[in-house]
Amino acid sequence: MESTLNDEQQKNRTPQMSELPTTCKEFRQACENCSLAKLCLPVSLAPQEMESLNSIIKKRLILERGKTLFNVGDSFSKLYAVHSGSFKAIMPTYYGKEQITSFYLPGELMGFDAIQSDQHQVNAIALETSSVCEIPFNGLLQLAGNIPNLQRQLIKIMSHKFNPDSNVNLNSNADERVASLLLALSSRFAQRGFSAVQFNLSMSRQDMANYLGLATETVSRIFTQMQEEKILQVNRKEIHILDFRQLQVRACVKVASE
Amino acid sequence: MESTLNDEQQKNRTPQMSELPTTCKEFRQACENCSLAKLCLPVSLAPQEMESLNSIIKKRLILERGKTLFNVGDSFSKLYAVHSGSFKAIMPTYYGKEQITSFYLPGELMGFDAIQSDQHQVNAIALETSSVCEIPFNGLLQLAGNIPNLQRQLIKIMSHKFNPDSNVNLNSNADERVASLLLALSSRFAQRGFSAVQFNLSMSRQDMANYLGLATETVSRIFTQMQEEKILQVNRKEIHILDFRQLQVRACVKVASE
DNA sequence: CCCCAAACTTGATCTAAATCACTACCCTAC
DNA sequence: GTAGGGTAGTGATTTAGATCAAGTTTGGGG
Repeated sequence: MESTLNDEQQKNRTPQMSELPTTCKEFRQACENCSLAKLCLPVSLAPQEMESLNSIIKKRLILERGKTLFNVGDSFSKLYAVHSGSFKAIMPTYYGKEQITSFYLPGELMGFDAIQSDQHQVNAIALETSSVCEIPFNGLLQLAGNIPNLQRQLIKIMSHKFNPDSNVNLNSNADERVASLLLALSSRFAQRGFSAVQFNLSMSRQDMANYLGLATETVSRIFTQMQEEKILQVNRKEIHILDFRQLQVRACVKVASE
Repeated sequence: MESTLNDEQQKNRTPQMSELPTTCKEFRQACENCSLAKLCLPVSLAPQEMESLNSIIKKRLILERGKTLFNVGDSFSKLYAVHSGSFKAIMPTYYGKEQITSFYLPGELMGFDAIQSDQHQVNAIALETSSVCEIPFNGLLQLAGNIPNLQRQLIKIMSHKFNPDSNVNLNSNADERVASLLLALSSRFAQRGFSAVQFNLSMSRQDMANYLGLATETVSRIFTQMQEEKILQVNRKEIHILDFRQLQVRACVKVASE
């Protein structure tokens, strides 16, 4: 109901967007037209339900590489759905012992960390030029109370984090960790309609290493090692998985041979 | 030496467990009479809402030490609230490289891992004689749709897992990890009305080590080292935190001095 | 087009923690 | 009680991966 009005509001009120060549169309895109709808919150919503959801999702923000979407301590009121690009969530500590806790791809929701205390617990930083949809949390909850499918989907999305293999296994060694991360990314790219065996990493080696609890040099070495073993072909950010099965073996099972 | 608190602890813990031949009373205990209500799902529910929640929570199960509540692959239909005792969630892998992903104390909910796929992703094993309340998931969702406070509480509970410091920091070393675990347990005991500086661990050194991604010997050594430094007093499962501040320093900041 | 800084790779060395090996200390059951 | 298995503590040794120290590639800006 408030589609047009909203667009105008956006245009007038959000300064950071004006610097980018954003079209009205870009801001207008509704959930029902979004190719990510089947991954994101709108899963299995009826058209008019989709419309309700769409009505509370007002803004589309665009961030350049390195820009922060929110910081530790920022007060919480919205979740953010990645529309394009990617993000990292990073928990800073004294001494630079910061820890990257997640990477986010299109269709994934950020901000759950803040529900507990109403303050964000991590910094969310764009890994490349990216856009996000703002989802007011209170509105979402209210809507979820009326739309069982939406409630279920929200809870399902949150339950991802409870799946052991969406977290790094602390009892795995370096190559298992790298292999697991590559497989996890592969499957997430595949879900989004991209190739499962060939993709570009948006994060640096350092980001990967930090996420996995390794040194960047170690990640680098494992990449070259896996290249020598014809499991991967790596060219900077470009990953080509040559032997998927073997990568799976590396990721979890680590066959007896040796 | 440890006067009232320990007695309370005893009182709260042991009696319920010894009632192995479950009485009607035991099964009947309603949420409104449960001392854990303020931690568990019933937070901030009105009496009649509490009543509705109570009406779907049917069974109380009792498990002895080492018994499993559910296993990987078990089909999902219920969440479980720990009523007394404690549990570990463990993801088994080939080669015994299993990973303990969580410990659960009274008032905490288990089973979220299974929402995604309708199958449990971990084994839940009692660390001591323990009891749980079964909460049918579909019933809970339905109720949550009608009771905003319940919905909010469910989502708040799930959001715990997104808090970076409810997970082990991968870029921390052995003593930081042990210190963090002790502080986390301390705070959870305190929430439950027990002492924050003196408590009994229900898990073995091996469980702790596995959870933290360390060797049991390392955990053992760190305990003795922290004893020598007068930070802790450890007697098998019995922990006494002597220098809380110093333990916090160990856990996250690791001050320059030394 | 070249320069420079950042990102990445590679090799040499070091070290925190794993592993191995053994002793000590509970509990629980005869 | 005491026998015996499981759990914990401690020392000696090894090792995976960190750290240190160069190179090398790359891409963006002047």
